[in-house]
Amino acid sequence: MAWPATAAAPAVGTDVVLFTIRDGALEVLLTRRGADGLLALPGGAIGNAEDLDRAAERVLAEQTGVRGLYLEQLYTFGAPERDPRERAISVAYYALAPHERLGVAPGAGEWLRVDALPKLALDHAAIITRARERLAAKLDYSTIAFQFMPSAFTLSELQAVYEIIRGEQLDKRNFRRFVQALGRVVATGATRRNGSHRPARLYRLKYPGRVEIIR
Amino acid sequence: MAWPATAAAPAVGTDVVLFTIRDGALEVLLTRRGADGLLALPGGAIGNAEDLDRAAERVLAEQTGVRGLYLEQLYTFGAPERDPRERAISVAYYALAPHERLGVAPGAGEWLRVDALPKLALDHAAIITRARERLAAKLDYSTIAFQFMPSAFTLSELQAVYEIIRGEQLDKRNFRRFVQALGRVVATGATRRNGSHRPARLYRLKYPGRVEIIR
DNA sequence: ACAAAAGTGTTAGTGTTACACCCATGA
DNA sequence: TCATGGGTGTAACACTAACACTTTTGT
Repeated sequence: MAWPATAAAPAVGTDVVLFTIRDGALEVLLTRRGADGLLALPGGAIGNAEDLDRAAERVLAEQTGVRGLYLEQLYTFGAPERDPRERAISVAYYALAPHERLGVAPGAGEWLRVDALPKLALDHAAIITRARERLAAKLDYSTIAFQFMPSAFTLSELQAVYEIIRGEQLDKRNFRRFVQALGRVVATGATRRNGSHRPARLYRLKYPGRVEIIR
Repeated sequence: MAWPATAAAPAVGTDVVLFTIRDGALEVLLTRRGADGLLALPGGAIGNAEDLDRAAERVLAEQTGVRGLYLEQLYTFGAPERDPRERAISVAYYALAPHERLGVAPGAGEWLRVDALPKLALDHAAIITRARERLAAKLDYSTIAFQFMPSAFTLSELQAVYEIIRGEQLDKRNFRRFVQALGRVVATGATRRNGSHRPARLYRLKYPGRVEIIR
């Protein structure tokens, strides 16, 4: 629009909430930086001729080495006092990754359970809260949860993902009927022996990387 | 965060998609400005110490004189080439207003039907499309449509709002059952004579201004 | 009396929920 | 043989969708 230029333009950056599921809990990637020593979301400035989505993907790649994850714009945070040092506007994104895709220690990153976070930098706790809400809402009307799954997985593992995000137990038979009705997973034919009990059938996504709106 | 400062910070502004319903159609407010003479969304720069929500509300008030409308952040548009003149990032909002609240001609503003728009400035057509999608989606799981209603309205008028946004006819009896079940409208007791037929009962919102998530 | 929109119930079908036992394996 | 998680069907219930006629008014 060519808005009338302001004296001092605010700094514009992006912060990314990267979720994964590990050991039966939803975890988020945080980095330690800044003088205050608080944990913060991976983030960075938006390049001069850089698309917002691309900036978020780059920030993510720089801190995790992972590309091609499901990545979605979440919300733009711009309260004047959110960063005491300067006027900073953050276009926040959130991303989902199967735990297996996160290579060895991404260096500065630490995974923490979202339900036991310490004090975080700035308004990053609020950003994570909003991302969780969005994620939980999307479970109901999209296939977003499949983005947490590795290349082969059992239906019990998939069910666990739903249970962890929704925070409630689900009925096994009803859940399996639901998944079959979606028609987005196919049996690989292989099974996995996991302990002293019957082995589980393995499945894979019919359309990996695709998130569809359902119902 | 304190992202490393970039040489030239992008201009940050807000554009607002203001919807109303009039004459059986969804309309959007556009303003004529800029050298190219194209219609554009009401928009403006974000003040130096101004909250994003407040900036959107101010922009809206400046161009329509209306305050206190339902206003929600939509999406942030920042493709590097979206404005050929400069790097401009727009934090877009959308707002809903009953037609009655839009006083006399807001000056520079023009109301146009969303399904017959001319060529618009920049990516404003895409912004409007996204706002329509969000609005349509929210019909299903919130009481957002009530924000289009004047202080007293008939159930047929409310039904028309749903039909216009969804683009399909609804069954009168099922719709009324749906509204009664929500329990968010109350009969005023008054009726309105509108033509050579039976007068309609008038209703008002139980919680005006409140948008709730349903189901 | 007629035209026009307001107002009102019932039924079939579909989807959702609740629920319990056998299976295959390792120790 | 026992412990463990994997795998399977059915019945009640709730919700959704389809459908037609009477009422009240103005002309």
